[in-house]
Amino acid sequence: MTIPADATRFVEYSDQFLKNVAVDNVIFGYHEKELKVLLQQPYTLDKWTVTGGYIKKTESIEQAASRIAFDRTGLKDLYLKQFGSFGNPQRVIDKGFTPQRIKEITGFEIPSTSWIFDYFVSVSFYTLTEFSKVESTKGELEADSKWWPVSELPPMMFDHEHIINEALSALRVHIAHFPIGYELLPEKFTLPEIHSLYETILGKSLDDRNFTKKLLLTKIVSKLDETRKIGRHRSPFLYQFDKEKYEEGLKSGVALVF
Amino acid sequence: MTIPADATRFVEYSDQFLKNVAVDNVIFGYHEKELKVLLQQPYTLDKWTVTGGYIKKTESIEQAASRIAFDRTGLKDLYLKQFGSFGNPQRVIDKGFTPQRIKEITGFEIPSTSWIFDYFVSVSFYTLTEFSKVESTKGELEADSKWWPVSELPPMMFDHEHIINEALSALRVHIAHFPIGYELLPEKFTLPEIHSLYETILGKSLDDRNFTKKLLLTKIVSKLDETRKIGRHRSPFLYQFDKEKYEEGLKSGVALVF
DNA sequence: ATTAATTCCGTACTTTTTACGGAATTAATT
DNA sequence: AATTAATTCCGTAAAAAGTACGGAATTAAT
Repeated sequence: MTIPADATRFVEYSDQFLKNVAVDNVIFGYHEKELKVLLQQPYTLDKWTVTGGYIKKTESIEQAASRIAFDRTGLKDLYLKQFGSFGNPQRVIDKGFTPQRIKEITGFEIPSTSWIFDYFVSVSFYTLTEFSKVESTKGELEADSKWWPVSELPPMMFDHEHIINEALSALRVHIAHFPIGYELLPEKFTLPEIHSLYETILGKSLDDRNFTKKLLLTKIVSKLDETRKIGRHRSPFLYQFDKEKYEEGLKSGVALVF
Repeated sequence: MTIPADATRFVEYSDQFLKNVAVDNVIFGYHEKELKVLLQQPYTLDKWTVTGGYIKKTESIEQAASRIAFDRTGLKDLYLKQFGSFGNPQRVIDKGFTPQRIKEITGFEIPSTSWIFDYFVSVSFYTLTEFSKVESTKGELEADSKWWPVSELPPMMFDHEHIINEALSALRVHIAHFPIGYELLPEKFTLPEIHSLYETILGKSLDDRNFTKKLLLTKIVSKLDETRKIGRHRSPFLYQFDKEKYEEGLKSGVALVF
């Protein structure tokens, strides 16, 4: 987040936060072959923002990212990956906050030399979750908070569209080297399901036979004896993640290049 | 940089800088099969730091990184790559700055609630240069500024050793996808020279025949008719970078995996 | 029994990666 | 002029990884 959506309240409590630096989380949600991103709309602006917040003086940037993600999703233990930081003087323009505007809205008088009118460096993280798990909750000073398809974003504040694109690039690089899916698929899932997951995230189609071959080679999933009856066609076998191999893959990496 | 080496002067001029966020540059230098890193030692501390500085309100973080690198190396147009940001409350401990200490040294009285005593988020970049090109200049309040072998670092402030290790990891990933060497080798160079460059940066030996094969496949270097007589053995042919292919590689990437 | 939708086994081919053998060149020395 | 030591670098063979498809098997509705 670049500009405090809740600037006036922020000024009251500002002592607990670092100045001129904040965290932005690009929260991706996957559900039934769709990739979405959770965005908020502040009252003060007709544009949308990624999920941001300030950093407490007593917490690390990773802890801040985690807390901020929890506040909007209700989820703990999200895997948050830092992918870049963004900062330039243009970020401060068109923010919807000027001393006059704040006085109009809240009655507070903030001197125009206050650091809240200087630009904020955004330290940015992304995460990926099953979006039906999320209880999206908006902040007090936000008009709305909702999921948007990554391919059809609304008008975004500042460079937030750029930040989302960078997050998606980083995610796509990431899944070539580390396993994903544990938080996104049911405990038992079919090959077509995990196949669609990879296709959706990568934004391209993958040969089903070669996909299966490479996936099974990593040993991170194992085949069960059960099948799932889902229509007038062959019933797909169920698979599940091999927790041990999966954890090892998260640590040491697993090549899974498509 | 996490803690202002020149805190008192900083307080005077602080209005031009962002608060609680700063840039650190890990400046790698290559010369004759050695990889070094440029470090500074503040007077106030017996530990060493990577090359850091503050961000002006009027400049982007990339511009800040560039300016800070220029101030210590005299080099413009360095390729500075952002590889991560670091921030946690531990960064503020053992920094060598307390209100008492500053008063002792400078006579200034700074309230202990000032933001300069809160932690700084470090937005970190690395760069790589031929180190004989660098005119290392120390800042006014630094005791010393010099090159250290990456494998034999002195005691470092905070997490700066960690930052250097992360920079080196990022550099090693980077050179698998983008060409390097243009700023590090003479205009005309031999295969063994560029071979050593890659071995040094990657910290492992590479089969010379396979190295050559892959390198030539990318077409970023081209063979000249000249050789260089350098001893009682076969004279190696000279090569030079194909500027066009090299530039294209910088933009679009060139796989060069060892 | 037929049909449509889907799953998934298997194979052939191409490209990339890895591992080495050994010949060629240079200049000092014998 | 032959020998020697140091180094450069050409080339090949085998293994591994990646790519492209054909077509058979299964399910349930008709």
